[in-house]
Amino acid sequence: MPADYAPAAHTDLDSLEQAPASTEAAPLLSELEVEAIDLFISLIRLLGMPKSVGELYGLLFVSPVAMPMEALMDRLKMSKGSASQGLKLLRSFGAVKTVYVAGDRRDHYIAEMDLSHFATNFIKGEVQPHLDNGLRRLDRMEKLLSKFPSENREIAENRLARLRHWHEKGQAMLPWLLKFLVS
Amino acid sequence: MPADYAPAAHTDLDSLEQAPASTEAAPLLSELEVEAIDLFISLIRLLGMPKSVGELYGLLFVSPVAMPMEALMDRLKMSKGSASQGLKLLRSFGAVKTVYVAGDRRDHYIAEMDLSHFATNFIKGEVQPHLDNGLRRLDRMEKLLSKFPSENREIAENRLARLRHWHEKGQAMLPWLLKFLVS
DNA sequence: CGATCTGTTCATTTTTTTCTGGACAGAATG
DNA sequence: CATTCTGTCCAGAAAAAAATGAACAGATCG
Repeated sequence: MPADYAPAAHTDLDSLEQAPASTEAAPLLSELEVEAIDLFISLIRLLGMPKSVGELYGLLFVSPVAMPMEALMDRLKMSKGSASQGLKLLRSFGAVKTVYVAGDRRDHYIAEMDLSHFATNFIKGEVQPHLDNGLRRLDRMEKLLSKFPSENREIAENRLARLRHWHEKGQAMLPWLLKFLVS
Repeated sequence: MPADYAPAAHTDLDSLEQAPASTEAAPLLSELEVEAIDLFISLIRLLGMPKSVGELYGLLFVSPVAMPMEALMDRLKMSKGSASQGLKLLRSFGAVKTVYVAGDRRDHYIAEMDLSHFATNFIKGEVQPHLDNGLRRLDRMEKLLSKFPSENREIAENRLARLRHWHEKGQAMLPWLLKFLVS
């Protein structure tokens, strides 16, 4: 599952590692960076976001310095479009932010270390709407159900009730989850 | 996002609804069924499973009678392959089970109404492995980190520690989540 | 201003995921 | 047994998701 990145060298963070003095074009990512990226790719995928987003966040997470978009594109060998969109998404979740760097008009990105914003925004933006939608659907189903007086109605009503119960459970869980994550 | 199913008639459940006496080939799914299917599709997608799985479970959920695979294929207009694989997956999570029907050698499926098995199996099978994997990666990263004595090491160590903290949080949350769901 | 530099958007291409339908294996039937 | 019936598996087709790169819009600079 995890993409295999070229294990390589010459980062800000690990310029002290053995320099491979490669004859080829310089390799791109240190082992540490590869591990971090892989970690975040799988995390991000679990949340249903594209892997490029995980790459971006992973690299920023271990980078001790702020990086402009171009640097991310170069190091990750990622297109401008993906980088731009991925960073936009990460910003929108508060997982990443830009910092001012004197004498450079590009935006420089750093990873937000406190992921609780991310978690909060993710839940509010991605999970809650699903639940709301589910509730609307449940109501519609109940309405439909009231129209047929068959003997099966009771069965169906029972099942709807169960479903509603699960919905409530989910609904009740989110606030708790948030509290837990922010703790 | 939700697929739009032909709103239609003549199910077991809703044979009492107005019969549209369609001139065409008989329509397939009642409104209620469509709602249920849509609901489960979006739930299932949220968990990263293919939509056909949601269709199967959704239809079984509202069906008052056990259905053989063939019936599911027919009603959902789904191929044998998808049906077979989807049901296999649902069985493996304990979301669905087969019941005996006298004089019919086909397996007849019913939806397991208590979704706590499903939730439990899902967490144990899909989430926990990710966490375990993450832990292994964290350890590897720590080992890598110990190799470079740069001034940046402290920064990196701090970040790893944060990551580990999140990992622990996730780890701690699962048992609680399970308890909550099974309640 | 005109030139350059940054970053966004979006039509197209590429990759990944999902679905399909037929070959197949095993079980029940007669 | 040979035949039919059920369901699984898997190679190829189709659909969906993600990545690319070029056109573009808005700064900023000289």
